[in-house]
Amino acid sequence: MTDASSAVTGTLPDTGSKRRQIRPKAERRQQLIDATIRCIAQHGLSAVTMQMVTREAGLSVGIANLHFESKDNLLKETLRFVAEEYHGGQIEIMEGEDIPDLGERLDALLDFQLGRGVTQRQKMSVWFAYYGEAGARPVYQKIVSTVDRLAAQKLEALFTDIIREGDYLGVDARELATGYSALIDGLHLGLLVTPRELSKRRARTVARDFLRRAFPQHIH
Amino acid sequence: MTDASSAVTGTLPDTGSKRRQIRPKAERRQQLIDATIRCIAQHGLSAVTMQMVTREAGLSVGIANLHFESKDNLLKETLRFVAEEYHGGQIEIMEGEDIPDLGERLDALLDFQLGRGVTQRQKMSVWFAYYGEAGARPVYQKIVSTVDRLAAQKLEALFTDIIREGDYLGVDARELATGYSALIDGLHLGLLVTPRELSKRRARTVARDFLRRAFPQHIH
DNA sequence: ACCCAGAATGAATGAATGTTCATTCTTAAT
DNA sequence: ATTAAGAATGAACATTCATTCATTCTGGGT
Repeated sequence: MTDASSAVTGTLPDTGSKRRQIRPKAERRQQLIDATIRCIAQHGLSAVTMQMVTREAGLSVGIANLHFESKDNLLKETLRFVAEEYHGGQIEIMEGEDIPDLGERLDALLDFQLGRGVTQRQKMSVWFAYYGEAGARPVYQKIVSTVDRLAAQKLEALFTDIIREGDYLGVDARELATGYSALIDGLHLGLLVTPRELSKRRARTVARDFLRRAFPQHIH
Repeated sequence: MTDASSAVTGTLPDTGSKRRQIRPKAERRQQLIDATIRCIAQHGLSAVTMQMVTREAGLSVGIANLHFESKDNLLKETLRFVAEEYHGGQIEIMEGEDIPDLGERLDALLDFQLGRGVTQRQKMSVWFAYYGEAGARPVYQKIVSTVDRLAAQKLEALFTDIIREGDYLGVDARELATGYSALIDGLHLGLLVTPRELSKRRARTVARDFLRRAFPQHIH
């Protein structure tokens, strides 16, 4: 409800107004990416059209090819945005010096990965829509691989610290990180495809128990 | 190289022959489904066309709408086939009285889920292509949910038996089954999207270690 | 040898979609 | 007030694709 400007100027609110508005390039790009995310989540990647996206954004069809060269490019940039946002959030937590206790930091990470509201579900849809096409599209593979690798390294570093702090024996940080990442991905899939069978609450419990079995001193 | 018939009859071999062949409905359906799987794996679900599928099957375009009512239906039936094949294989192993030792039965399950050759990769592509669209298509959700639920029940039953046999304490079969299923799904994703980072060998090790931490007496 | 039910074909059709670009409009600078 | 740079528009175009159906062909039954 950010109708402050309209209240001041006395003009109609932006939403629904037919008036043509000129805005900087970066803002329009983000507007179109956001609209693309909503469209993919609601209709599926294969059903998304340019008309659909631009209407959702409240803009004309020509604008998409003005700011992005093509539909392919818009989809690519949308994936890049979602990937960087998701992995960026994780990395920030894992590096976070603001949470000195390693166990609490793990908890925060889990909260980020399996918490949040409806928005998170939209992002999840987008995420897996691209995964589905990744097998046939090297471009998508590369985008995901790049951000994925960095997050995996940070997770491994965090696990290494925890293993050292807890003197855990016979635990390989790298392997455990691979397992934990895969578990989270799999739980996301479950939440997306079979929400009836798997509640968000249970997904969290499952992930916590995985960590508890590995790091009993750090997770209670 | 089954050129026996052509050698006898003296006609051209079936492959590449322009001669029109009449075959029973069930055979043509399977032929089209197989072609659809190959097309999805190679080009991605969103790029698949009817022309592509029928050419891959070596048939004309009209035939697809003769045996399946529409493209939508062909895709739906293809998903059903892949889902039933994958889950059917798992269930057969889990019920398998031919492997009396429960630990060995777990090993066989893991072998089925993460083993196999190139074919398995094709199926994986198809599997996740549909997952990607499932968020927006209730039909796909229902098909997957149905077979998924049955497999989940069998896995839970197997885990329950193992827990009883090993007197494992503080382990919940249902929760562990959810975790194991999610882990396998996540590893499949990793194999598909970042094959450079995750080898099949390592995926296996990760899954085995998950089971070993839960059932140390059964997995060595 | 003949016949016909129905399997198979593929050119034709119409609907949908990505992309272009001539034109209109906005804004900030002068 | 005037102007120019470039942001925004949407009708028009070319292409692609799913679906149809009139026609051809096949093989088992008689």
